[in-house]
Amino acid sequence: MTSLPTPVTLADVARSAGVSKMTVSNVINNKPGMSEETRLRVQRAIEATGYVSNAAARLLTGKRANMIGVLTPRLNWPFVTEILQSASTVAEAEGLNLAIFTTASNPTLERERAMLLRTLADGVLLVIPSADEHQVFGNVVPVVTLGAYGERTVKVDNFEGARLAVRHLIELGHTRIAHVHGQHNDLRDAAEREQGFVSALEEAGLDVLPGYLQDGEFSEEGGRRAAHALLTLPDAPTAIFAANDRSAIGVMEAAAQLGLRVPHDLSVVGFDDIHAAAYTDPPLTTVRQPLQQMGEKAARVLIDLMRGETGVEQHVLFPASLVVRQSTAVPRAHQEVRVSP
Amino acid sequence: MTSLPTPVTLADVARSAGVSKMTVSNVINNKPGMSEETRLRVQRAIEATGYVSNAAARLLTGKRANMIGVLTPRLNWPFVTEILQSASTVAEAEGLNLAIFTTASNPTLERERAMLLRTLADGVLLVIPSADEHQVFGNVVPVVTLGAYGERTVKVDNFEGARLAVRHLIELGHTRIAHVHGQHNDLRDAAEREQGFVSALEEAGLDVLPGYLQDGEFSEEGGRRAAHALLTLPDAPTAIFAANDRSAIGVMEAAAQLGLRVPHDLSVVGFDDIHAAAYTDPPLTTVRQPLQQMGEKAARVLIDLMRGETGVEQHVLFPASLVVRQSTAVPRAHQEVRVSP
DNA sequence: TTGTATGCGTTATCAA
DNA sequence: TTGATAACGCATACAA
Repeated sequence: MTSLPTPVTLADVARSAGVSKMTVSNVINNKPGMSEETRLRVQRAIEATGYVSNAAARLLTGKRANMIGVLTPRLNWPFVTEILQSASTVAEAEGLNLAIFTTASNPTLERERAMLLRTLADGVLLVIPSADEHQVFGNVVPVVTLGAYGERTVKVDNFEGARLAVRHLIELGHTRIAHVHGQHNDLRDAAEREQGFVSALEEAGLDVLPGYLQDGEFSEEGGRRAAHALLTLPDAPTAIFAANDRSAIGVMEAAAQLGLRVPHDLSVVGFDDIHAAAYTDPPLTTVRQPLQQMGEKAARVLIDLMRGETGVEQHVLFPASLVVRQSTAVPRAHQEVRVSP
Repeated sequence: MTSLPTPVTLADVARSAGVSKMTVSNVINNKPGMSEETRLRVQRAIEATGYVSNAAARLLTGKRANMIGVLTPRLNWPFVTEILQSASTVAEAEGLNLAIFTTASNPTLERERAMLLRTLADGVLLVIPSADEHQVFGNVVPVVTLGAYGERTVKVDNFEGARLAVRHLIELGHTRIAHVHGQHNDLRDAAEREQGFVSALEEAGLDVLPGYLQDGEFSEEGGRRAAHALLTLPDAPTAIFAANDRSAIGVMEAAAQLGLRVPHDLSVVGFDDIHAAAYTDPPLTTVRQPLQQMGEKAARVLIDLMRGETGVEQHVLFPASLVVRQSTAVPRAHQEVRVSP
């Protein structure tokens, strides 16, 4: 084991400089009122000893940690990383540390880490938390949620976003439209997108056909499975709206495996507009969430809260927008009708 | 501002339960030797008061924080997130918290955050650190680096990986092969891949033609610029090896803009095998880094170090492998020769 | 089985 | 302009 050398403390520096601990502390915190001479002597002693302040001790005296804590289920979801990257840029600009912890959507871990942040962080950002995760913080620490639950939330308009996607398909002439939804358990996003799907169909006088709702679990693998089930139906859909881009990619893979061409034989729409969506084959038509703006906004709201500002927005809803690429087209039947009227 | 209610401390719980602080502490830490009755009474008091232990205070007494600190330049690089996701899975399984901080490759931030981790973390994982970042930790805290610098490193064999890519192009018949490299400043990876490129050419008796080394900055935008410069050369290359997948994607975009078809008019090879590489058009031939394994291994080595195990590996080098997809083919001249021999 | 005294490294307070 | 003392919340060591 690398031997841990005795950490240098304030007392060590004080002894080395021949002053008291308080003088050293005051030099470090740029307190006014001391002779240039001692200030210099202390500074030299700090350098010489290689002193580093102990965060725990400072925290204990009630000093702020300048830290925003983040709880997120995972790290390798583009949704998460895009948002956190921009949030971290804002935090850095404000001189705040952003500390990110993963919870794996595991209630025990969530609780444990939340407890830690309660004492370590000055503010907390929750990314797609489970239903009650935010309650842990009571009002000990200001909290902003990127997702559905909580008193302060920043999210995209899932309902209207889904309607945008489905209306696009309807306008192209599709009537047999299926939905690959996300997990329902405690992710309200999945439910809201599904509701938007149903609403758009109803508005156009269309029905949700039997078996036309399949769980894609927000993943490629889930999307593949769901699409396989849909496309082998006796009355298969001509268009699929997937609840996110990852499951949409799975849908496209399944279609290819079954020998269907996108968009000729099947139109596919995703949700999120992750980076990869522009590079799929064909490029994916999708509903865009302004992830970067959402991350920035969440950080800004939280920082305002931390600074004790009043009248901070409670629920920020970002509009979704449709990005039409090449995975959607007029349904096949229509194409044939046009060729031979 | 949300009013901060007085935090509940051990003393509060003790008073509420009519016992001393130590009894409460002992109950919390599952110390043996106390009547079931008091244990129960204390537990009820804990629940009633909503007590949560203060991490800073515990840290100060020399207790471990059970925390692995991570310093990474950014979050939205696939390289980073894939590695950290698997590292965090390992950490969770071992009951350790993984706290991630971004440095934006900014020396000041790096230093500041490193100082924080020195007292907060039991071990540190550095992701592609700058040359001297690891020195901050001295041997106060065990450190493992994912990248080039440091006493304990986990990385991919950049040199052989690059040779793999270039040999593949040579075997296809290319002779005019260019390299879009990464930033050289303090990222040794970029230099190693470039050296591999040169080495493979030399081995085959080929030259690095004038202007055939362009900086792609490891980004799409940089890749686009570099490719534009290369492809408008009087003696343009028939194949480009890019130092990572993101710049390779930029190369393909530039090629498309110039009306060149990949791989018919230009072969492209990347490095990393990020998720998106499988979904580009055409799917990208690339050198694969086993990111998941690397993240796991780094976490494992660090945890061994933290536990004081002896004989822990110092430098782990993972072999790279070539993933041949559809962005590489026989060069055009060869194709024509074959058609009319 | 339970309680008391002490110390961790820092900062606030107040006295010198 | 500087320094002594107490306090933050917890855990270790030891006493009762």
